[in-house]
This record gives sequence, C-alpha cells and structure tokens, in this order.
Amino acid sequence: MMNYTTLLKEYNLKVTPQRVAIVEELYANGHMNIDDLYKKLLAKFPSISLATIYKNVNAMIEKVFLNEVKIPNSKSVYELVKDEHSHLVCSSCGKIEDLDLNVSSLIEEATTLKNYTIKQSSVVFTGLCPNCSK
Amino acid sequence: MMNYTTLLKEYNLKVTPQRVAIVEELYANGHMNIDDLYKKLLAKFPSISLATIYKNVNAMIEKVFLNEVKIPNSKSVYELVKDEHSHLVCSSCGKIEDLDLNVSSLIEEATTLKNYTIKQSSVVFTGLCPNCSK
DNA sequence: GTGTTTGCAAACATTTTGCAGTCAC
DNA sequence: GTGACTGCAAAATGTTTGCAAACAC
Repeated sequence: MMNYTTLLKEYNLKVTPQRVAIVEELYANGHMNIDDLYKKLLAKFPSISLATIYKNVNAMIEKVFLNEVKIPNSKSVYELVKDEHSHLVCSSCGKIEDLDLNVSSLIEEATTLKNYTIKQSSVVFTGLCPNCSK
Repeated sequence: MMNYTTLLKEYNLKVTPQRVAIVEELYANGHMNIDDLYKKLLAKFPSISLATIYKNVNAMIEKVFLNEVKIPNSKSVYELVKDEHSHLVCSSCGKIEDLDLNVSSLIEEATTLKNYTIKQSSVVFTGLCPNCSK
C-alpha cells in the first residue's frame, strides 16, 4: 500500500485532492492517457477541468515523478517513474504492460557503432496480447 | 540514384510535383518533421499549403510508404519505409540516425515473458552525438 | 498570511475537412 | 473526360495561458 501524500511531498508537489487522485489512478492502472485520466477524475471531481489535468501532469513530469510514453499509432500515456523498462502494447485491446528487458547489450552495440553517449532508451513493442491472439 | 516517379507509382500514389518533392526531401534528409517538410517545400512551391503536406504524409503512411517515428521529448518525424531498424537521437543538436541493431533476441525474450505475438518494434535511444559530446 | 492550485474562459497550436479549380493519366 | 490532388478557408482537436477565487501549509 502506498502513501500518496508522502510521495507527492517528496517530489515537492503540494498535496491537493486532485493530485492525489491522479497518482491513485496511475498507480491503479499503470498507464493512462490524458482522456483516461480526465474521465476518471471527473467521477470524483465533477467540476474538474482538463486544464488542471494538463497542468498537473506537466508539473509531475517536470519533477521527474511522471514519465510520458510515446506509443506508435496511439496517444501518449503517462506512468509513475520507476526503473527503466520496456513496454508491450496490444494493438487490439490497447492494453499496455511493463516489461523488464535487458537493453544494456543493445546500448553497448549502439554506442560502439555510432559513438553516441546514450542517456535514455525507449523500447515499445506492439502486437497482440495473449487474450487477443486467441 | 532513385527514380521517385516510379517509386510513387509502385505504391499507387499519383505522381504530383509536390509528392515528388516530399520523397526527394525525405530521401536526402532521412528524417523530417512536418514543419521541416513544409519549410523545404515552400522554397520550391511558394503557395503550397500545410494541408497538402498533411494530406500527402497521411496518404503515404496509409500506403505504408512512409513511417512515423515518435520521439521522446520531440516532434514526430517521418521516414521512407525500409527494413526495420532502430533510431539514435541527439538531444543537443536534434540529429537522428538509423541504426541496425539485433532486436530479435529482445523480441524473443518479450514473447517468452509475456506471451504476446509481437508485430512491430520501436527502439529509440536518446543521447549525445559524437560532435555534441565533445 | 503567502504563495500555489483550481476551474473557467480565452488564446494558441496542431491537424483535418469541404470545396472550387486544376492536374494526372 | 474522370477522378484525384492542390490550396484556401473554416472547422475540429489538442494544449496552454491569464486570472479571480479557493486552498495548502
């Protein structure tokens, strides 16, 4: 169980009910796009504004508390920052899963080939989840 | 040397000067975002419209002749479709390079772990290019 | 009490659409 | 000649900003 209030404070974000709800939703659902978040929060705060969602998501990204994941052929989703990982997206039902893959050998390969200093990686695989491939 | 007219016809796209210019630019520059393309084409067609760029890029994506690459913290770029490959982005100068990495073992790993049927992969590394890391 | 956040409305940015005239074939 | 494409203007969509009232601390 998570204490979202403490978590927000650690990231120097003032604790408002809207922010707590955003964190709760992301914690519960893993990955959500702006509209997902807006719809979920509307249920709790009937007069919440989309602008509030945007401002908070941007503030949380700024503090490196949230991360934007860009997904081919789909809207960006947001997730709580954790250790670097890859993503698996089902093109049929939209489900998104985290995936711990060992990317370091790829990064070495890339470094050797092109001599870049690599800071970040984005690995997104798209396909059919077990359910949808039946 | 490439024959863009033939290439467009092979993809069932009518050959217009604007389309030829889009293909020429992408062939010459590798990766371009919408504004890059618009500015380049404006030089050749002073009255070209952004709508024309959008319509053509979308039509070419539809025919699987172009591919959109989503880049963290940056605008999408478009490239001519070729064999699957990864991308290396310089966060300082914006340069984008193609990169042939062996992703198949990662895909196997992902398939084993999560039992998805993977169809596509998007691998984008961000860092500093040799020039900018000096 | 001070400074930040919220929600609203307006502004701004990006992308798509409808349509008349033009072009590809 | 027919259907597709272009460029324009308008519309639709997505995101940000300014501001007064409310809230966090």
